[in-house]
Amino acid sequence: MKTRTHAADYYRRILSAQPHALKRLDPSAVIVKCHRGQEISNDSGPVGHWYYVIVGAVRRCLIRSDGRRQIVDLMLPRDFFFVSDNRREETIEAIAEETVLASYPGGRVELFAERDPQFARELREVAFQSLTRSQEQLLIVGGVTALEKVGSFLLSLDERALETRGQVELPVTRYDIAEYLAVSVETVCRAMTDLQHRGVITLAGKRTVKILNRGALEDRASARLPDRRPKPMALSRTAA
Amino acid sequence: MKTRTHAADYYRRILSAQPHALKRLDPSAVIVKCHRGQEISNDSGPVGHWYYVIVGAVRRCLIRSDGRRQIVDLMLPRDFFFVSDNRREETIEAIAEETVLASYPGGRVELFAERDPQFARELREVAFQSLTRSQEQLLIVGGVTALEKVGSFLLSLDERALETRGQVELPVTRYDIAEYLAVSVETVCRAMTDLQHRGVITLAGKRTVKILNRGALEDRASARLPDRRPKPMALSRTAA
DNA sequence: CGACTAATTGACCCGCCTCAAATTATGTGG
DNA sequence: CCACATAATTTGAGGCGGGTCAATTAGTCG
Repeated sequence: MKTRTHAADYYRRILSAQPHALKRLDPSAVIVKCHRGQEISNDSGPVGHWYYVIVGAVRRCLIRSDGRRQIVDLMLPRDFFFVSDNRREETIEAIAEETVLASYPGGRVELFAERDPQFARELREVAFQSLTRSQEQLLIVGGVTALEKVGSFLLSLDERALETRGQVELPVTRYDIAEYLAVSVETVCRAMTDLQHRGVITLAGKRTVKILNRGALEDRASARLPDRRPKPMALSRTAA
Repeated sequence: MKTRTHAADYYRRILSAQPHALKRLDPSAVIVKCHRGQEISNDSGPVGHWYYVIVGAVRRCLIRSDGRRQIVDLMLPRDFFFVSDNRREETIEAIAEETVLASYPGGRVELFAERDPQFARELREVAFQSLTRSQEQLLIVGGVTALEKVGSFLLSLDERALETRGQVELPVTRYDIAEYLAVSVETVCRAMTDLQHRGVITLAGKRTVKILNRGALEDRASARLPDRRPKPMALSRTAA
């Protein structure tokens, strides 16, 4: 597969083809391409910036007093997010290798909202979607076991990626998942292999997950599923 | 202390005295009094309702597939929240004995927003505040130890209650705290007594917390503070 | 080829969940 | 005021899940 780098026009056409809330501003949108780790800073004044994810993924992070990082929002294609320059404690950066955004200057958005009540309403709608996303994350992070957390995380990714249902492309590293779920990286790994052993998912490459038993993930029952394999050495203690 | 029940006019006067984003709608606001456990339902059509907390506390809950309840938002005095009738999976109810709300019909809010761009902007601001609240909760819930979680929860309550800094009145039960933090009730209790033993807080009654060592709470360092007392079984019991 | 990051697995142990019980509040009816 | 019921809070005992530390394997880029 050739991962050719596309020109801005290519993505602008994708953008045009998608129905979204800030459609009327598309003509004045700027296509921004980012690579993994690149920070999305707010360079233009106090009004901030609106962004729309066309391709890739973006994370919004807060740093805890102990140095640990918490991802408080994960933006995927078709998500909007807002970047302001107050709230300096937060960091926003692209996390997928090829991340492409549409950028809408805050000033212009405000202006439009002032003149077009319908547009203002859609803008409000976008804000509500962010809130819903955040509350779903709370539900996921609040899970008891790591199996639950990782499981519902995979589910939510699957539901957010409209295209391929049942085949989840992870746009993030295990570390990102860990920081999103507030668990350690090792635990994320163990949960993944565990879900595999239970026959709930299959890993096709490190970053591609096939969901084999969706019910198990939904009903938290995964925790009670019997192991397919007698879990070869796990519990090695008994074997020894 | 006589906890006399006040008339609606009493609370309307409080409302008038507070600067908030939906001020212009105050005249058409309805004062609603709720008792603990009473659900805030959306009785009026598809446009939903805006509420402003004057006194008390309100929780927004989601139910997990395993039956556990997760509080995804906690509204305190001077907070706004929105209730719509889609999203039926969520439950919103008063949790303080004496909870008083100002209710703004969604239709009227929309109407106002259409005609007054400045008002629409403030409405957007309110939505952002909800988002910020949610992301702070994520940070709290994502803490490693229960001590961290309870500690930062107390801190956030203290910061949100403008009046009495350093003296936190808990408007919620231990169960509510547990469901907010996604830990068990017992763990919340143990964390509280632990914080007491470490000299970080003092309990003046079950529902009143004095913060003695704010730094310890902020710097997650509380987990490493030495115990003041050798942790005998502390208090009353020793006197007997 | 090294240097780095990402991912995985193991061993160990502390902390939290579960279950159980005791101790208060808070109210309700006699 | 007391008997009783219920909810709220607290403490203990025990098991196990996940954090931490450590080591190994890939994969990527220069």
